[in-house]
Amino acid sequence: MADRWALAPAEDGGVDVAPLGPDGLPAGPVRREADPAEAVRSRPGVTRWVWRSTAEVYPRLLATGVRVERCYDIEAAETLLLGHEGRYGEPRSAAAALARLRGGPVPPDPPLRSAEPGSQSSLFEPQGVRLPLPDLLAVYAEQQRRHERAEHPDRMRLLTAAESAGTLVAAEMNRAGLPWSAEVHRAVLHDLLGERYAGGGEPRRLAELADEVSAAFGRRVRPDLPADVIKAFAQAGIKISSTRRWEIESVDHPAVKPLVEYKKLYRIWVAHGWSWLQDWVREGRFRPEFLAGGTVTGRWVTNGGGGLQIPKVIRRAVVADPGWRLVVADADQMEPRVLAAISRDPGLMEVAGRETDLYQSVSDRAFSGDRAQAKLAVLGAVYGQTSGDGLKNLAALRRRFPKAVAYVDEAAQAGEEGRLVRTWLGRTCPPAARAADEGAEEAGIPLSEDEAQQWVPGYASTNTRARGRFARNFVVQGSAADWALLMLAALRRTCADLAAELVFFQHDEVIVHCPEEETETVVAAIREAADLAGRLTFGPTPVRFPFTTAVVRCYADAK
DNA sequence: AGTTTCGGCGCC
DNA sequence: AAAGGGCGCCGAAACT
Repeated sequence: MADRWALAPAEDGGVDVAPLGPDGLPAGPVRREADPAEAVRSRPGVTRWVWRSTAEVYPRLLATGVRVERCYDIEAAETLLLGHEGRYGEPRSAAAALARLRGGPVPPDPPLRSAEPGSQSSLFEPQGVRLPLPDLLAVYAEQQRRHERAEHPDRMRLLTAAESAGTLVAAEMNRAGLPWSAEVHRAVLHDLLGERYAGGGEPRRLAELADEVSAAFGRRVRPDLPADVIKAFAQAGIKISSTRRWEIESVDHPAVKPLVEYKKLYRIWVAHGWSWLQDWVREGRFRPEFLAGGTVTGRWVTNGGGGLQIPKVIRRAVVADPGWRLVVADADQMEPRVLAAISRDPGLMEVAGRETDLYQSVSDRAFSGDRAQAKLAVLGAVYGQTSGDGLKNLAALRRRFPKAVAYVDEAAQAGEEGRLVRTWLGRTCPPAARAADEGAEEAGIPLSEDEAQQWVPGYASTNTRARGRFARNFVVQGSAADWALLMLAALRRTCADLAAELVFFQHDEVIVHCPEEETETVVAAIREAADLAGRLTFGPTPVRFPFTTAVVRCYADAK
């Protein structure tokens, strides 16, 4: 049996399947099978399923208990390939890819549907246009050729495999859900916000704080309305340009303390309060609907429920099932370690070759032991800081780690000039030209960048620089995402042999829910997955990617 | 009345 | 002390 098969849902509810040869071309006839799950289950020797979209096929397989080892997601591949080829913005569906191949009119991508609170509908009503298996295979074969033409074909193939693995992990996480105690959540809310009043208005604590704010100003003020707050401060003789916390905190006025407290609690109430609980938690699970590759840098997003922005205080509600534990693993200083791996800066590689605190090591070498300064400098270099202490310290960083800083500087320069910028594996930053056009259009500025620079003061310095910062960050954040995908893929393989399930992933942090007796195995698996991902992603490198792991009953106890 | 943008802040 | 990269989400404000 060939180890690679293609699969496409048919209009009658069945599926077409076909074996593929080593060259990726069909190695046998297309067969129609009535039961999709059985079609997969009866072929345990298949190690990679080629299909249009994991989101189209996999949730239904998972619903019947069928998992697959690997897949190749044609539409994920199309997105990566188009980006790599500098063709951002062209439709990414398999149907569009086929049209480009055959020379027909290229259909636009269907609009993305957002998740309905409380329903799992979008998980089971896949988006996109179905394609017959032979057409799918034609697109697949062409994609194989396009991988060969990539800047680094081996890395590009790895990237597509990693992204495909990510789609599997995301689908499995969506099915598993994050264990969530509504009871604990309600207790936390009551503790922070006080009782709810009938009618759905502010809870007690918020009402009290609003009263305190009003009392401090001597008139009724709505603390949730920035315009009202700015006006109130102005009447008190204090000029502020926004109600951002850092700006408010710089002001000396009795309203500041209750106002800041109000804003903090208000945020919890509106974003993760009782109605959120009602909308998003069902049968002890929160299902944020993870979407792999949802951002241009390769980071994931969640669709609904703010799954990647769970406030620290609310993590108290994430509680393992009885007899089970949460293994919470957080990559240590991931971004500077990735910068070391991609820049090959000797000093930074040496520092990142240790598992000890990287910022401490950097500060010992370049900042006389001031860890906070070192961290600011490193993050400033990665984010493109333009002022403040981080900028001042950038010079010290540059002296000690010249290749590392040069690497992100070069990315920024390339971004400003509109050249393509890629992650280590080949994910490609959207070209600056389009961003510039859009920016110009938004600003009502016609015509070329040159003219804009010539005629509109400030235009060049804001937009060009912003693109530079974007590209600078892209190479680090995106390469980190490359690595994280391969780490997830490796960890998923170990979990497949256990009862353990991956239940959460947030850029550099992963949570595995598993029986108590599996925790040691899982902790070891995370370490091994991180090492393997480092070697696979970056090739031979001294850089290590340690994790801090915690075995807990409750997420909030992990830090 | 419905849709889009803005301000602010949560996470990394 | 000052305000940088990626996101999503909410209500209010600003529109059609």
